[in-house]
Amino acid sequence: MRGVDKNDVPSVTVPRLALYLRKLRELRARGVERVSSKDLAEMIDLNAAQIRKDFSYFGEFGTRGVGYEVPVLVDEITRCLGLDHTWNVVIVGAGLLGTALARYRGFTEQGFRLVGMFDSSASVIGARFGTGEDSRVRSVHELDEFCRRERVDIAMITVPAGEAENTVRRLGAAGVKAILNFAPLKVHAPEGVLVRQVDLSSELMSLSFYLDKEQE
Amino acid sequence: MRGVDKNDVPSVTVPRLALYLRKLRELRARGVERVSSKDLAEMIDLNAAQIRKDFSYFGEFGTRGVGYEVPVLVDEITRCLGLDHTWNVVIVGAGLLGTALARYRGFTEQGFRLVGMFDSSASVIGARFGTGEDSRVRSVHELDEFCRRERVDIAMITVPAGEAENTVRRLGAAGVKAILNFAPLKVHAPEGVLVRQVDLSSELMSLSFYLDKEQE
DNA sequence: GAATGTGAATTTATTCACAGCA
DNA sequence: TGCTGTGAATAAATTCACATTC
Repeated sequence: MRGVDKNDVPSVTVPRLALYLRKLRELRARGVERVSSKDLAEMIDLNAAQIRKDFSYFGEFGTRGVGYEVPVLVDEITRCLGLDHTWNVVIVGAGLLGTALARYRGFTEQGFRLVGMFDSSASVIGARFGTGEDSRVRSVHELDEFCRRERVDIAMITVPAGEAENTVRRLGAAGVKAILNFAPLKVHAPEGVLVRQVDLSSELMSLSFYLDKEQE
Repeated sequence: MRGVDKNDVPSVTVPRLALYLRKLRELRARGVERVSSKDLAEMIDLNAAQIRKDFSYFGEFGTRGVGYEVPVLVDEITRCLGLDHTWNVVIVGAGLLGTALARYRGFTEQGFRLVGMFDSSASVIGARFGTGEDSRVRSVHELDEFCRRERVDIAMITVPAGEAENTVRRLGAAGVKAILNFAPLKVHAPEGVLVRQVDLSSELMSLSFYLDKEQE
């Protein structure tokens, strides 16, 4: 990003940019040409100043008195998020969840290219996960070498909890720079590797807390 | 909760309680009897005062100079999160993701009981999703009546984006009080219904942002 | 002595409110 | 006039630091 120090961007702004982007793409698809921060704020149930401030960390994308051009904003946010180039992604763990992720659309659409899928179980190794001839589940034994050779950027891991820590370590050693962990435990992030936790049971527990609250 | 006003609990504390609970259960399973906030903080990479403050919204669970009894803490947090009773859960959308969620363990373990699964496609209606004889995918036509009759508390929806909004409305009208939405769009929450978004592509986009940052 | 529980200090995030520009 | 962009004000969350208790 031209002259933007990303360390100055609040961490809560980043997921919101993703939210804006999705809504803006929807608007663009519907042929909407312009939008004001107020309009957008109403659509996604947020404060308008919040939206303007979030944009302001990256530049001035709008026109005073007018608003924002939807296609311009889509492009700008796409760039802000680093989605203007392709990221190589692998999935480790070809169980039900891994397979569901592999089929997830809105995936290649956003510049994420699923280049490999790995499992330790002989019963799934060799199974197809995509359309190409090389879209077959590989043995985890190949994981390290593959990640290095194919310059894998991001890994999503859906392995059992007991294997998660070890998998993360191997991925880190193989040069993978970011990991999305679906295993239900917080793994230790190797030096220089960004690890994010996606945690279903944690989400359910939060719901439970607020449900409980209502019943008081 | 005896005398605790849950509105005084910061919203960020809730997901952390879930995090503590998981680690504490792990410690209990390993036979660890006591833990200090400092120990726990190191294990999950957090500030120790943060942990103590989080607990303090609910009561005094520890002993000064000593620390916390692991089993006591597990029970207390379980109660704080409303996990000391059972919640009835349905899944709407029996695709790959829905099926993966249905098989997810650590589900019944935490007091969530999957009582029904729904889909609109004739090709999956009637398919088994669990062990019981009534664990079969039902038609979405039965959704409203089922949720009312079975007093469903929570729904997880994994339907296509285009059907999400309508599904949420129906669930709300049928008395479902909390929804975990896996469809890739922010749905409008009906009055009195708690909706939480689980968004894979948003997580990936965040990773992309920080990856991009490193390359500067 | 050791570790909790908590006010006070600090940092971070949100919202207000308005100057500046089309 | 209308809406952006942004300092200033407010609110929320985190961390410090220490009095308190075992």
